[in-house]
Amino acid sequence: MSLRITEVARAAGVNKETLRYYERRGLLDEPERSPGGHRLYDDGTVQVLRVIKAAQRLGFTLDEVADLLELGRCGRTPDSGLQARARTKLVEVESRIEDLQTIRTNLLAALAAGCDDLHQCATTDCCPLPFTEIATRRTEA
Amino acid sequence: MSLRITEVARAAGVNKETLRYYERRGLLDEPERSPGGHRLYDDGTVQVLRVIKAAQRLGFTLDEVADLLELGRCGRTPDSGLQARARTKLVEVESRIEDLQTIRTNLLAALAAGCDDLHQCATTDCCPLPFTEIATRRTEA
DNA sequence: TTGCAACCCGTAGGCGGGTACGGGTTTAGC
DNA sequence: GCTAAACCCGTACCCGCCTACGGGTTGCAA
Repeated sequence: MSLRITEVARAAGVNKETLRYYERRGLLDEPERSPGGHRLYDDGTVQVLRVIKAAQRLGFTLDEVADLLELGRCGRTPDSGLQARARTKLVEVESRIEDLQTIRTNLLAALAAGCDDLHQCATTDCCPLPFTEIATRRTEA
Repeated sequence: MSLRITEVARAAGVNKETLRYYERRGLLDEPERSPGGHRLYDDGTVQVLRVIKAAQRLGFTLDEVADLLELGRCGRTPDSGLQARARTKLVEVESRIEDLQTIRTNLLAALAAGCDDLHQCATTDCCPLPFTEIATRRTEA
């Protein structure tokens, strides 16, 4: 029972180009081919795609997901590293949350103070936005 | 009293290429030039750069910042739109925070359950990760 | 057997925000 | 006047994640 690329893509809710792309990136094994060269997937592929998407939603990059899949595939040691990676990722995510919460606080302050012109806010002292501190931290928001 | 590009860049804590880049993007006015064509900035530029960086830290994109600066520059109406834009941005930021908090919750669940293999988690029912739901939401994390 | 959808592949483009390169000029200090 | 540092400009590259294009093949059903 083999599925064609469009069927798998539709079943997993992604673009078919994405499948080709994941294959290039090493996230999907190279599938069987028809005599004419068309890709023939088994239906486990849909599940793999779901796992990839789930891992992405957990904040992992495609490279990290590729790594994770690789580990699950061959390693099979009692600790595949997912736990450790999840812990690391958790720290990253929490730091991003904090970052955004700072932003949120500042936006709220700007709203509360009725700031209406960035120039003015930056040059007068009455504005609650901490311009200098804000400017010196990295952005990455 | 005119400053050269490297001085301004250093004073504002950015790369000098960034100044040229912001000029191209319309965030900085074209500065005076020396007879030989070198850029000569007045020291207000440093402040403008700080404002830009601050606005970025508030979550605005460079296009939005350009817009905001434009408004402050010419408009001069009582309401430049910063308030409204800040409100919109606040909503965006809060939604991103929620998103990240969902991710965080799921990571914590994965840690608590001791998940160690994405494949297994996805195919058995014991894993607390909501794979199907996760997969269907947009990623953008 | 014909005809059209589906597929192939390599490559290019697009987002956002820069950074880097490199050959050629200008400036500043001695 | 000379030299070294700073500057010019255009262009290409980087990250991450796709999406699109386009010319050429294959698959399948009528």
